[in-house]
Amino acid sequence: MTSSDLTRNQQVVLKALSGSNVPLSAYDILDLEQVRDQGLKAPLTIYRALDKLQALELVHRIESLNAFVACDHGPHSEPVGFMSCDRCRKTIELPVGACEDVLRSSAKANGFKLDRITVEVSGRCTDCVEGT
Amino acid sequence: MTSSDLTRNQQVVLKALSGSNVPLSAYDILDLEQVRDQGLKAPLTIYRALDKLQALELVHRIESLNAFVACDHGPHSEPVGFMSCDRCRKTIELPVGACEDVLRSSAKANGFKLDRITVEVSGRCTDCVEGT
DNA sequence: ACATTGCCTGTTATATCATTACATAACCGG
DNA sequence: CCGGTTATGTAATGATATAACAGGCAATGT
Ligand SMILES: [Zn+2]
Ligand SMILES: [Zn+2]
Ligand SMILES: [Zn+2]
Ligand SMILES: [Zn+2]
Repeated sequence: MTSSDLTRNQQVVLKALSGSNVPLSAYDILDLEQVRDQGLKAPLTIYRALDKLQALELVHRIESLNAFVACDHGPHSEPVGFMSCDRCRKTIELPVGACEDVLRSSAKANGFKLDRITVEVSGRCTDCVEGT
Repeated sequence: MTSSDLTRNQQVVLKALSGSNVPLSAYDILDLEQVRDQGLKAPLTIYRALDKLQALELVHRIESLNAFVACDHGPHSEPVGFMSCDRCRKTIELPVGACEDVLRSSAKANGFKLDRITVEVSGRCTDCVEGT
């Protein structure tokens, strides 16, 4: 399945996220003119599109923000984390393969079999590093 | 400030979390008999106690679960992450100082100044590693 | 004593995030 | 055509979290 196989709703949602420089919640997406104009008007419509896009790794969910971003790095060979500026919300992907190794052995030492990892970092981007 | 300085509400909430072997949401806490019996009956009462307990590092929030756990390791010298079993919900703390180092330099390479890190891992505990 | 301050509390309402339930349509391989 | 799967529409509800405002209560300074 490639991105050209996306349904109309999925395309609309993906485009909304791609066009944003910050993570958007499902309701943020729903409120966009470009989305409303396409006839999407119920939360479930957005969430269903997001579910599919996440499964395709075209979109990531950021747990600590309850928000979503378009993937800007194509298929991932290693797990991905996120770094968000807590002033301007700018968010970038961080490869976290190195973390995964550490975590996997740490989990193993505690008798856990690791499945999924969530790594989310907040701080300040270059533009925002000074000031409020 | 020590834990003996906690207010009544804070003590009730902390005790509820300490007595659970799985993370609890604010509403889970609110629904507990032992909590209701103490007169706590509004979500805000629970959230306020949780805020304070988190500030004291007596309680941690797990972003990916929207839930809270009592800290079982006292004051932390390094950042802490969590490993949760996605079948039985058992959750343990994982020290993530090693991850922090990796993330800090990765963030720095991208012009970010790192502040707070969230590391949450899911998988299966020993008891649950086989089966559904 | 009195006012000031800070912190905790109670109550109500509201905001924000996400899913359930059920019906309908579209698509595809027998 | 039939039966299975996937996508969609619509409405209602559930789950998580905060806003706004009033009042209590102890510590502090004068
Ligand atoms: Zn990505
Ligand atoms: Zn910024
Ligand atoms: Zn802890
Ligand atoms: Zn388990």
